[in-house]
Amino acid sequence: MSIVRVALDVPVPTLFDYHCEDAGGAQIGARVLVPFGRKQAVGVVLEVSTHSTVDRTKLRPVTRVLEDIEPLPDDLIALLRFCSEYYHHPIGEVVIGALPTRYRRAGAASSRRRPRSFAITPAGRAASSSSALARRPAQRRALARLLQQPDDAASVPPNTAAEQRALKQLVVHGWAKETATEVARTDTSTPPEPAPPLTAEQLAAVRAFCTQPKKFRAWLLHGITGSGKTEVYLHVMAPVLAAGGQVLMLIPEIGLTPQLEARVRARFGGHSVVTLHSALAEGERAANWAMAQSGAARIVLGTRSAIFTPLPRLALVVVDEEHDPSFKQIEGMRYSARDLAIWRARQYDIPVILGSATPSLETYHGVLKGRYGSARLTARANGSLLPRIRIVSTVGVKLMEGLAPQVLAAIEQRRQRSEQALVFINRRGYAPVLVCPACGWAPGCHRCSARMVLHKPRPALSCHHCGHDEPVPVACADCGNVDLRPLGYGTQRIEAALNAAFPTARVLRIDRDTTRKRGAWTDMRLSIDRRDVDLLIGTQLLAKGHDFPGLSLVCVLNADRSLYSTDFRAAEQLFAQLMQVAGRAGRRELPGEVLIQTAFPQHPLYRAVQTHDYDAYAATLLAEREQAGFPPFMFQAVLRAEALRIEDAMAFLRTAALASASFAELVTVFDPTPASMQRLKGRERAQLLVQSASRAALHRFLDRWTLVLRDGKHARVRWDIDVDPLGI
DNA sequence: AGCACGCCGACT
DNA sequence: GTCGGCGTGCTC
Repeated sequence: MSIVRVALDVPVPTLFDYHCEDAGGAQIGARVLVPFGRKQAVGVVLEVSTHSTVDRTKLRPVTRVLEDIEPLPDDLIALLRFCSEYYHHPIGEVVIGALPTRYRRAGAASSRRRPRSFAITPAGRAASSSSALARRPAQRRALARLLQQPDDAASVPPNTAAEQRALKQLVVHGWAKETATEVARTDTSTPPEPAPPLTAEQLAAVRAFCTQPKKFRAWLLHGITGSGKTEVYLHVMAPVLAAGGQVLMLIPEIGLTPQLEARVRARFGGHSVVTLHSALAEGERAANWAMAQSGAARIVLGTRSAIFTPLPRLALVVVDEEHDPSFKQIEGMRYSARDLAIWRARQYDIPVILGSATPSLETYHGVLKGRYGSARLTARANGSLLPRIRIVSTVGVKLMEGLAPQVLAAIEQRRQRSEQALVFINRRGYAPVLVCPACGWAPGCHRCSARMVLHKPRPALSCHHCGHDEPVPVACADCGNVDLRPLGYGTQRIEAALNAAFPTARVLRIDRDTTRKRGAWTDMRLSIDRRDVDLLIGTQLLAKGHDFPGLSLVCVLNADRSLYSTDFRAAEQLFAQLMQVAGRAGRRELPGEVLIQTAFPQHPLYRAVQTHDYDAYAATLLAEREQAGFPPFMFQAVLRAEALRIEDAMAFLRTAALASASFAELVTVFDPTPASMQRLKGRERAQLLVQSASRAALHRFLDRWTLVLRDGKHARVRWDIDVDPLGI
């Protein structure tokens, strides 16, 4: 009798055994439907065996093998097993969590998708010149693409699920015909956009990365903002694609996908490019994922979770903006997509390129130690200069609604020259606090240890941590004073101030509140490009990777609060953010200028930003980290606990620390502390740091510890382990 | 996680 | 005398 061991979406560290007559169908990686408790659950077969240690009478049969997708490939399963061990997360949750949501359920009748290609028919050629598709833009575009092919027999694979839909409609009308895709074929039919000439530095980087395309090597592409890192990626991708390989490109945020996607498509039009991120509709995400798995998609462009895409012919991994904290998942399985990208590259024995203007200290340290290779881009690709950075002191200066006269003057100057300016303030809403001037009371969130943020124009208080909204109180809850005042500045308040100061300026605010609607951000980018906007106000959404040709001034407000943070990574992250946002200015012929408004003009971090000297500042930070015994010189894990009462969470952590004493070898177990955001969504949180100079010792410790912790009974406490934590 | 089983307080 | 609280244990 054939036994299969199945991963199921339950928080236990085990697989579940079933017997299975259809041994041929239930191979490793197959998705199956199985009885579990009193219902049916979707699982993935991870092992096939002839024996089971589970009591015979308990074994139940697999209900059926779900054949709408191919079994997960062995290498993906190996990655998921590694994740489960390394991040100490239950295997079932890891495996099921890696599937697109569509495939976590037993789909009713989702038909098996095969890679398809489409070619034009004579009727389609005739229809293309008529107005038949005037009101079907998607189909019109799809038809236009077929028309571009060199001959009528040439077929193209759809680039997107949407295009596939349009092409199928064309088939229904008889204007196109469907053919089987030959996956390995290189389609040169869409004339690719010519690659621009490279600078000497870019060329050197490309050469270095291409020397051994079939060997593992992690490379840092360390290039200043505007130095053309993307162009380097594209040049390294070209031969990989030509040889039939797939490329996985990870980017920090979906806000960046549309532009990058357009650029990649323009260059590699003949190859199918798919995106994978949370903004996609469930069906499209599943379809794109399936195209990656079948090999039909040659380039996968995605955010963090795309690291779990099955890619049978993966030949190159790129992690753009590798320093970005959003590559680290901060709930559930707390993985680092950047670290896993390196693991995956090693697994496939292929190169991985980590790109950044401000590499994480972990990566930079890896280069200094010789573990990673590196290539530098020290000049901007188009010859423009890095912006001049000026520190604007607010000491003894009278501010107008939070803005220094020097900042206002600089904006006015751009107004006169019809250049664009950007005001960067990493705080949305009108004011971060509403306060009673008489007694100091300020409304806080009932579920979180955070102040409520005042929003306008429809006045409301909003908690930025749990999303809770409530009306603005008419009077102080403590003393009854009706004169409550907004304190501090957010994007909305700065927007109002700039509208008042520059009544004729066209001001655009860009933050999560204004870009929530689908397509809003795309429209905004277009209007910025058209120069319909003079003044931009934005949060970090605006800091990353964008290219605004008309922008010559960036003003940074309110950066100070990260200067004296308790998080040892705050300086690294602020430095990176300032370098990134500064990099938005003067990327073309206009010389750029950056003003950083601060109450601490002498702070070494600002001095370092001013000189654009990443290496010097990184060296200082690394020396501090080594001195203080922090990463990358130490390896860390955090045991996080949450409960309705902080005492329960703390008691659990104290017990956990005590229980670990007997086997804590080469590791330091620190005292439990309440989390920096102690109360979140109505739950109290605390944590305990464990550190070791040896990664192996740390993991030996965590292995034993999780066994002990899972064994104990901890009523009312939820806990998990965060390996390589970012915020402690 | 979801669900059942099981043992102690307030209710028709 | 029952309804239901959530503590405990199990799911192949």
